[in-house]
Amino acid sequence: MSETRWLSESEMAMWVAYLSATHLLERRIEDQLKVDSGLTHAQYEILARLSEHPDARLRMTELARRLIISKSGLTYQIGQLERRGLVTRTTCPSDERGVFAVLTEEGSRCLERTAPEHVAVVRAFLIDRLTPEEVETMRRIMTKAVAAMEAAPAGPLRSSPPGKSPG
Amino acid sequence: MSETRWLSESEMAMWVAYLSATHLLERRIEDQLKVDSGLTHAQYEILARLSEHPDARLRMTELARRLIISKSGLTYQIGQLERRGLVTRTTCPSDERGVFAVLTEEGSRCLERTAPEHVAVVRAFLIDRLTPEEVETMRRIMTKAVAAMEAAPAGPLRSSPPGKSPG
DNA sequence: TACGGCTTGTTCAAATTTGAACTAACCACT
DNA sequence: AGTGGTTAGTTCAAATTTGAACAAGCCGTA
Repeated sequence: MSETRWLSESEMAMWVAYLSATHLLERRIEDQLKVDSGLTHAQYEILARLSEHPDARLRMTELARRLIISKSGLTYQIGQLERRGLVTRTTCPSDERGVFAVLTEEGSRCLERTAPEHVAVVRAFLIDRLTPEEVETMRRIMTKAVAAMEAAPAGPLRSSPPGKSPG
Repeated sequence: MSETRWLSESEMAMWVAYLSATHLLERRIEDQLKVDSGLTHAQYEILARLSEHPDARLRMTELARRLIISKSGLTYQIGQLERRGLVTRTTCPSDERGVFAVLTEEGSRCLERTAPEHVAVVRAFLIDRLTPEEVETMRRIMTKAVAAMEAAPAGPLRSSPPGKSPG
C-alpha cells in the first residue's frame, strides 16, 4: 500500500465546512418542512421526484435508486405518504412484481403548497449566496462526484482493476 | 409574500447533484468505516474532533455543536464509544454539571489505523477529482453557507429583522 | 444567603433507516 | 413445460437520531 496523502489545510477546511454546511442545511430544511407541511425531507423529495414524471409515477426500485435510499426505507416512506393520501401504489401491468408509486391530486397540491418555502430555504442559505460562476462550479463538482460514485463498484478502493494485484 | 423565485435549470441541476453526491458519499464512507474499523461516520468524526484538541478532550455540548448533532445523539454515541474503550467520560473540575469526552490511547490508535482508508475514500470520490481552484471555490462556498446558517436564528425566513413587519 | 432564570447532560419514547431474509415473478435456455 | 439464476418489493429486528422532559448545578441580584 502507498503512503497516505493527508489533506492539505485548504482541503481539510473544505471538507469540514462541507460536512457542517450539509448538516446545518439538512436541519434547516427539516425544520421548515415539518412546520409548513408535516413532511420530512425524504418525503418531500419523493413527492418532488414523482411530480417531475409523466403520469407522476415511478417504480419503487427506480425511485429508491434516484433518491439514494434503501428499498426498505422507501417502502416505509411510501407507506407514510400513502397513509396521508399523498401517494398511491399501483401494480405494474407489464411486471406482476412491480409497484408504481403514484402522486395523488392531494399529493400534488401538498407539493405545490410546500415548494415555495422549501425553495426559499435552499436559496437563503446556499444558492442566493453564490455567484453564477460558483453555482456552475458547484454543479460541475457535484456532477463529477456523482458520476464517479455511480461508476465505481462497491468495496475497497483499487488503483487498478480487480484481479490485477501484483504477486 | 413575494412571488416564488424557482430554481433555474443550472441551479436545479446543482441542487439535485449536491443531494445525490452527499448521499452517495455518505454511503461510501459508512461502508468503508464499517468494514475497516466497525465505526460509523458519526463515531469517526467524534474521534477526529477530539484528537484535534489539546488533551484530546471536549465538553459534550461543545462537541455536539461542532458536529451539528443533537445533545442526546451525542450522549448515545459517546456511550457506544465508551463501551468500546475508545473514549472516556471525565467530569469537569470547574463546572460540576460538565462532562468531558476524552479520547483514550486505544481511541487514538483506532483513529490512526482508520484514517488513511477514510481519507482515501474522500479523496477518491471528491477531492482528487477537483482542481485546486475548485477546492478553493468549494471551500469558500461552504464556509459562506455555514456562516449564514450559524448567524441566522431558527424559524421562518425574514427579509427584514423581527418585529419590522409592515402594517 | 435565597431566589428565579439558564445551562448541562441524561433519559425516554417515537420516528426513521438499514441490511438480511423472504416470497413472488421474470427470463434465458433446455 | 421445467430449471436455475436474477430481480422486485416487503417484512423484520437492530441501530441510530431527535425533541421533550427532567434533575442538577451555575450565576447575578436582591
